[in-house]
Amino acid sequence: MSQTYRQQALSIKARLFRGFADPSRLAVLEALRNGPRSVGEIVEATGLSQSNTSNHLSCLHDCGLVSRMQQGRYVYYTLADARVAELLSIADTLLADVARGVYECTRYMLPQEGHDAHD
Amino acid sequence: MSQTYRQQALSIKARLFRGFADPSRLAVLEALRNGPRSVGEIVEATGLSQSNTSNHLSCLHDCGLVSRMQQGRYVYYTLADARVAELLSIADTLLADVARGVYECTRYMLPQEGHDAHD
DNA sequence: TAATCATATCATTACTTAATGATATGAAAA
DNA sequence: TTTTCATATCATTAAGTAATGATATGATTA
Repeated sequence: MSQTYRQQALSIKARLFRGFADPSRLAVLEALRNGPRSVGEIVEATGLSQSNTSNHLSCLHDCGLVSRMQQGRYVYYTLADARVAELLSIADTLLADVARGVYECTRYMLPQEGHDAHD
Repeated sequence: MSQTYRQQALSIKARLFRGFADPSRLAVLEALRNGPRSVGEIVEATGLSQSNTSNHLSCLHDCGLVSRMQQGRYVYYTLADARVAELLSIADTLLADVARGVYECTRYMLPQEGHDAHD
């Protein structure tokens, strides 16, 4: 039964990481790296649809990764915590070393994406 | 077209985080936090099936998050880089503050999981 | 070399989640 | 107070991904 708590903790932690684990959400977070942006600005910066952007923002907000602040009819979002940016930075550093490995992590990818070049 | 490179970079980065974004893989990574473990030990520590564990380990290995070392008929895995542990630690810290938010990030969850309590 | 043990692979199934299009809300401007 | 603009919500669809059970590989022991 303490096992259940452990599993719940893992689920919560996994969900935190899942905030970072999608290219679109990552694009949103990157767009916020230089300060607050309105939804419209994020839409433009990321090229995502308005609806999709808003959905991801809601999720990121519920997860506590971004914070919201309304100004007139605009809504501005920001990274909620310095550690969010820190996680992004460490990932960048780590990626510099393991990018090739990640690129080849095709276990769950469809064949049509075509990762056949091995160097 | 530089957009394409940007998108590819985002995909790779997202895939890195996806390594952390599943409770089972997180359990595997946690099991490795105190040093090398054989697959069997990981199976026991996590309670996952042998096949499932092996699949996740393959993915984590391809992604460069863990490294493998064979010894006789046992295969030992370790965290591949200190930054993997670092990411886990920062996540722990961050979670201490936002856990509630993450817990309530039920946007994409099924209703039957029952997150109706708000306190 | 036959049997056993540890790990890996594979195909299938079930589930989760991202994207889309349409619509709703709510604030400012006309 | 109607229209316009910015954002949010919702139902649906499409896609991605985790788990399972069965089987394969490859190394040790008998």
